[in-house]
Amino acid sequence: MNYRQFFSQAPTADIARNLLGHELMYQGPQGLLAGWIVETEAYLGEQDTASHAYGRGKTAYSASLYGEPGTLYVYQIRSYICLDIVAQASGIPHGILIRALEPTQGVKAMTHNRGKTRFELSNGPGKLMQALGIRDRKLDGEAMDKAPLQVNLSCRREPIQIITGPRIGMRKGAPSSNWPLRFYVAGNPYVSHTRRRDANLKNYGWRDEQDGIKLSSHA
DNA sequence: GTTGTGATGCTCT
DNA sequence: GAGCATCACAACA
Repeated sequence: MNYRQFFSQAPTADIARNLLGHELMYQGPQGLLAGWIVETEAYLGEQDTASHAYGRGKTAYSASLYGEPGTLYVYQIRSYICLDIVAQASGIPHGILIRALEPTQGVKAMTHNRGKTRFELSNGPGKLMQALGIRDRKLDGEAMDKAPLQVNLSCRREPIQIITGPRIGMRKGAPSSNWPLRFYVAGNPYVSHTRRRDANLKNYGWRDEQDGIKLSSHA
């Protein structure tokens, strides 16, 4: 399964859901930084009032959202950088926002980059990019199979339960603000807006026994 | 623990 | 010049 297939052979919401439990890996100046994807959101193009494609169509800024499936769409909101992966065929501006990671490799570097510890490392879209040390849009428009930032599709941790809910942070009252397009691993403490008592500190929401900040796979 | 608000940088009209 | 797919903190209960 290559990226082009993975990001185009199912409805965008299903792809976003399937991304949970895969590992995001960034080969940067600080070495390999990586983490399990524990939270995603789907954005459904020009019909979706929350999408960057809504209302304006294609602009210079959002051009890469219209690219091939598996293209990186890196954008800025306020003073933070966020990461989308483009889904569906070229010309269809669907995207999947990576909202949170459970760090596996390079925790020390992430702690340094963020100036925070534990669950504050990567429990939000702006935070996780800061943790990885990405502070500009240089990766925008790159194909993931050639970029230093990739999702490892060859292995996956299995969430015990996946919660579906409305997306975070959009204008209330907008028609699409209630669409159930946010997906996250139930009980994982790195999911944004998680309350302490909802976190499952025993298994972090994964079916296997592996502990939170431990080494990743055998890949 | 929960809610509100101000800082922030860049794009598009 | 408005408006954001955010974050961190302060204030309150």
